[in-house]
Amino acid sequence: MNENEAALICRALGDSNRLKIVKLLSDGEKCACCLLEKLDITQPTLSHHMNVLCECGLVEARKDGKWSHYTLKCRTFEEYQKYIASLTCCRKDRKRVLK
Amino acid sequence: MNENEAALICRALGDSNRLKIVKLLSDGEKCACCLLEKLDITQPTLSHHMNVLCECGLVEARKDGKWSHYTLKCRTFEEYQKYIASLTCCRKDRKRVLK
DNA sequence: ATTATACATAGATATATATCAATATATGAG
DNA sequence: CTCATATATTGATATATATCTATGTATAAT
Repeated sequence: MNENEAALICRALGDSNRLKIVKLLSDGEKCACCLLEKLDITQPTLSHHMNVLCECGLVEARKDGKWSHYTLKCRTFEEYQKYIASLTCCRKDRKRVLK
Repeated sequence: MNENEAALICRALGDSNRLKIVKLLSDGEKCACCLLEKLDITQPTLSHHMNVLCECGLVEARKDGKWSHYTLKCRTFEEYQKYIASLTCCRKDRKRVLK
């Protein structure tokens, strides 16, 4: 994952509603209506957020009749997690350990 | 770290210039002029980005005479990394393993 | 065919953001 | 004191974003 992809995903996660959605999806596929129930936004706003999450590659939509089901795309998500985890922090605190 | 704090940090990281800055800071303190050299933006724009990074608690500024030095705040940063790492992904791929 | 349901799209609005040029501030050097 | 340097602030602009209401579309039920 490169910087631009990571920034895109960060931006997508940079909204508390979308972060909630990702959390809700973390234990498996959910339909839009189920997500809507748990959020304090209108249906078109949810639709907008789902678009943002899909466009950055973090979420996948599956149509089944009237229903839209959404899942986290684990590969992308885990790549993102790795990217964030790979950023190191040269902490001053270490001096304590060396003392 | 709660959802709102995490979303704030995500938003701060949701810009490729700021992501680059965090990377540059990951191997220790840097002054603004040093950061400016490595980025293709003007000085006021850098100043703006540093404000965003400081306001979300990810970066700390230290004034030393004419110079401003910036460091990653490891505690915040690592809390954020933990938060992201804690988000799970119930991947369908696991079925393969179970077969 | 009609109606209800689930979702998407369009359009509007208010706010936030990224960026720059110009200017201000603060510090150190001479 | 004056000037150069490092950074911050101001003000402007263009673009993006989050949100809503209203409306459209597609599917399923009756």
